[in-house]
Amino acid sequence: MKPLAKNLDLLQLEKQILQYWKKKVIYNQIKSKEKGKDVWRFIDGPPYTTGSIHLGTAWNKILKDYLIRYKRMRGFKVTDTPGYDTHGLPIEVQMEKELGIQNKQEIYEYGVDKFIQNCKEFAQKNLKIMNKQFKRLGCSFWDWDNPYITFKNSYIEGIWWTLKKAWERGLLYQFYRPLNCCPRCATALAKHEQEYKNVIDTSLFLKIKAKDMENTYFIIWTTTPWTLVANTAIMVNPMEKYAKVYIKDLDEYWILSRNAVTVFISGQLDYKYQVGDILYGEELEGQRYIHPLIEEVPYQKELSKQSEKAHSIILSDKYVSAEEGVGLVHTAPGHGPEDFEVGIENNLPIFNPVSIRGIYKDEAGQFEGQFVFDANEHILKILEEKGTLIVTSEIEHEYAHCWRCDSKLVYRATRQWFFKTESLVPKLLEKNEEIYWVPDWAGERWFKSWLTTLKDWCISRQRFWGIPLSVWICDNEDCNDITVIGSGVELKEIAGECPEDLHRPWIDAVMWQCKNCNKGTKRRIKDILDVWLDSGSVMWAAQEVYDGHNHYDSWIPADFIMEGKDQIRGWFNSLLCSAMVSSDRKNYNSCYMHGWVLRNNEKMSKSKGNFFEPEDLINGTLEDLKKNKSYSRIKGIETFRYYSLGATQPGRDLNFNVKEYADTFRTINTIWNVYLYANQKFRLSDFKPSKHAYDINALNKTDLWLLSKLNSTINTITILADEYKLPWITEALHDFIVNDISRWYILLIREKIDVYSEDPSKFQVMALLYKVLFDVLLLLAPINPMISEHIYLYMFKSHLDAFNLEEKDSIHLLDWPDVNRDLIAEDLEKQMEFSKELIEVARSLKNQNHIRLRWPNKKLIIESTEKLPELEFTETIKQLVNVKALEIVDSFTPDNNFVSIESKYGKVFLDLRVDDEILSERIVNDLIRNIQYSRKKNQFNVGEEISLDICVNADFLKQYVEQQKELISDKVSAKDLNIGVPEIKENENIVSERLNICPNPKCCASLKANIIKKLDTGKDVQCPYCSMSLSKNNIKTISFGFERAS
RNA sequence: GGGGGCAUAACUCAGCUAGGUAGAGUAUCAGUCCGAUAAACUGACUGUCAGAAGUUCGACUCUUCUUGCCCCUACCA
Repeated sequence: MKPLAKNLDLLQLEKQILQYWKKKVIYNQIKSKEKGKDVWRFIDGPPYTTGSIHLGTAWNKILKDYLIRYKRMRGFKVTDTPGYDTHGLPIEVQMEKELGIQNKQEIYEYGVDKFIQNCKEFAQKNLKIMNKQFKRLGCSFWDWDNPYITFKNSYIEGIWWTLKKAWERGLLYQFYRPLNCCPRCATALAKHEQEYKNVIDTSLFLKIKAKDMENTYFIIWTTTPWTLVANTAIMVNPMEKYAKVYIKDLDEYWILSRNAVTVFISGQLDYKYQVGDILYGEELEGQRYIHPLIEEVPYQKELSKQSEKAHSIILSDKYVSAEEGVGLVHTAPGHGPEDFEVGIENNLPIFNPVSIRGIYKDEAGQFEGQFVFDANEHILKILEEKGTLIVTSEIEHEYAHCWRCDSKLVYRATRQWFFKTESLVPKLLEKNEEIYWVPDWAGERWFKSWLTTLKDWCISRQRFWGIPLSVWICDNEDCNDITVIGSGVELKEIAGECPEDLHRPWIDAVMWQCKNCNKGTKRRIKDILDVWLDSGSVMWAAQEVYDGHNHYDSWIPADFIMEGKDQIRGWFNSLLCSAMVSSDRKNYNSCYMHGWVLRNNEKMSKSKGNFFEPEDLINGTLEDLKKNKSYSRIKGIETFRYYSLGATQPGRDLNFNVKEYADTFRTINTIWNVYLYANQKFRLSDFKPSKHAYDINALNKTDLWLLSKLNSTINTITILADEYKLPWITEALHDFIVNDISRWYILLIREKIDVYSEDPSKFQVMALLYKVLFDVLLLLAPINPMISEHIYLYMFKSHLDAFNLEEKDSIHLLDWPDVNRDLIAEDLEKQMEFSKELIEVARSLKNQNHIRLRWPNKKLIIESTEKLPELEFTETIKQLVNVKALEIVDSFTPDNNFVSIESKYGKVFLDLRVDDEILSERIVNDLIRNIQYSRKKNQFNVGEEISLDICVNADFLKQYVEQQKELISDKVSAKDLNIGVPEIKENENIVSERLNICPNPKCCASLKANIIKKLDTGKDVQCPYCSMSLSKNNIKTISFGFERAS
């Protein structure tokens, strides 16, 4: 058994272990061990290849790593392929920045092929960096050399398979409808790619002139003046009441909802008015109005020819409420989903004069070429000049922004491809019920609520770096036949060719003569796919790396996935939708949702300056760590691993707090201390694990208690891990190691396993402790794989025969400990709890009466009540309270010799009487303690022999010391011991000290330095233990001096 | 607008599913113990369990409402 280092240096330890794992190729050994075992199918949600991981990503991988290691120890073959998400806007935007490109057109000019190549290289470069970062977290035994990567051809084909399946099942379609588009990125975005932020906009009230009513105006309100260009109707609610109001100040009539009259006209505008006719909305239907921008947008005249309902009042009880605004709603079917819906119902033209870049097209008349948000002000001015504008005000509201570039989004009608997910909602909800969620409310509330409001999933994007839609359409307008391709092989069969790289622009070049009409050419639509479909299809698209084949049809659902709460609308959503759309079944059975990592309850972000990376923890460069001297020692990742596993409940955010983090290090240090302590004792006594076994039948109750606790703990943690209740695992482990082993069991067996101990059960106890520490180390292994490996290598590796196990190079090649239910004795555990409480009470009693714990007392008496259980651990109680006898009596009447304290179980009495034996032990224990302290202070090794002289200036003291001569020699390893020397010699080799003793022969307490100091000042001083008056002259002394024995 | 989460000691958080005298760690103070390191232990201290109402013999726990912080969602015309 090799000696453990006294000081725990995690940084160095971690480096060594990572090196060791590499050198011994432990990962390969794990893979061989796993062969043929049952599979636990874990699927890694792919992080995006942005180039560096933040603390949240680290946390995510660490939690996953715990379960991977745990499941392996439980005998499973674990799918450990990590993944990377590589496509999509984030990288495109990054590339554009690097290349100094401003917009989409410039990408064409730069060359799409080169652009794609750049994106790919960028992703690959980042992937390597991230691989390294993840491995440094101790997540070593994943298949880092073969991650699934979404830009690979086999992966792309997997997505094509999804498209084809959805097409065959009638769940893929194209449609023209308003969608939020990012003007900068020039693409449509799906629901999950929009982020709502507060913005301040100008809202305006307009009066729109009625065509067939004299001097009458319709009042509308809007926050988006730019959509007025495409206005084709005004909606009213047929069931609500509207008023025709005479405005005296202007001498004209306004029509608005009756509710709004007072608030708006007199409240906001302060006009005098008179309410005229009250009519229901339906009575207004068909009333025509003059479009407010009819001169500026001549195309509007065309529209009114196209549809008789254009520029008239239409009805909607669904989307118009008289409670809000003025009860009349400006309607632009090309710029809003509701407007669109009502527009279609009323056969209105869907007018969209805005390009995908947010710029007005020629149909917008004099606004052509203007960016819509810039046009707002222009339009406002025109309306003002025309006298159409009534009033403007600022309004703060939430508005959708691009998830990547933060641009304000533009609602515009566009032709896109969709999955019919809305129609699947009932089925999706049904499947969700079958998923085991941790926490349960992630599924029962959050995901359910998300699914309930699901719309059709827009999967097409007008960009470059992504998976091309495998949709080819015949360019003959009479035919327009559509072919959806499901694989590279199929493409080759049909088109006769298949590019080596399936990305744009190469795929765009593939075309063939249409076999439907034999006239046109089948050309691919230029779109690429929503990047969320990439990861959503991982179950089959990554089969090549997971299972070594590409039979997409036979995909296997994941047993377990785990991601952050943002994936409710992200991956959890895209996974389930992809699976249901393509295969009508669900693709994950259990799902753990964790929160985000916060710093002081705020989201970590670079702009806020509260951002840090895992490396800052590893290297100890985090400001808060450097600032505090005692924290500066905390380095490495193991503390964070332990901390982050238990720091918060499932689904909740992890609020990183330096103090808590440092406390965790204390726990780890205590764990280390336990092993260090055992390691020292084992080595000093030459304990041989394979030679010294314990006999279960010879164990005493304390030992059996420990075994019971051990098995209870294994049982608890096993259940927690199996149910993915991760945060409670460290709590259970901490309780056992710190409370039960470190603070209690070791305290109880200290004497037995000390070097000088001749206790017959010494090695038996050591063997038991060794076994318990081994099992505990196994429980710790998935949490702190590096610390536990280190301890394993130093203390256990060469001695596994003691447990009938073969020697293995790594603790991570061993199995999870079994629970031995026969050893769980609940009554024993309860008894120990009770004894602990009793000991605490009795110790507190001694404390109150100034009796040092190392001073024995004659007797402890417990006055029994009904609540008092039968005492099992009487010896333990006597030992830890340091009393010679323990009595339980039905009733007791104390005299002056007793002090008492109330406890839960009855009154406790302590006998204060002293005799020679008690006094002798009192003095000698104090003496020994002082000699030991001096030895330690002067760097004497444990067991190193000394020559000891003791000089006493009172006969009664000398006698007491003499009585315990042997004990003294034993405890302090004195080869020669002379008691009663006339004086202590002085030279540089001799260590000497003096104890000052209370002169009261019934007290004999050794007095602390501060008492003597007080005496020197001439004050009246009393012995704090017996209250006798002290003076410089009456103090007795015991002096000792020792040197290394020759 | 809709939905959800959180609110417990000076700090960080358990406890709430199944209602029965409020817990842990840290911090502070006092002390103890120790050949386990910057180790360990004990005691003391601090709580209107955010507020209000209800159900109940009894509410931190269940119900409703209010307040504050946070998150998700939505077309706010």
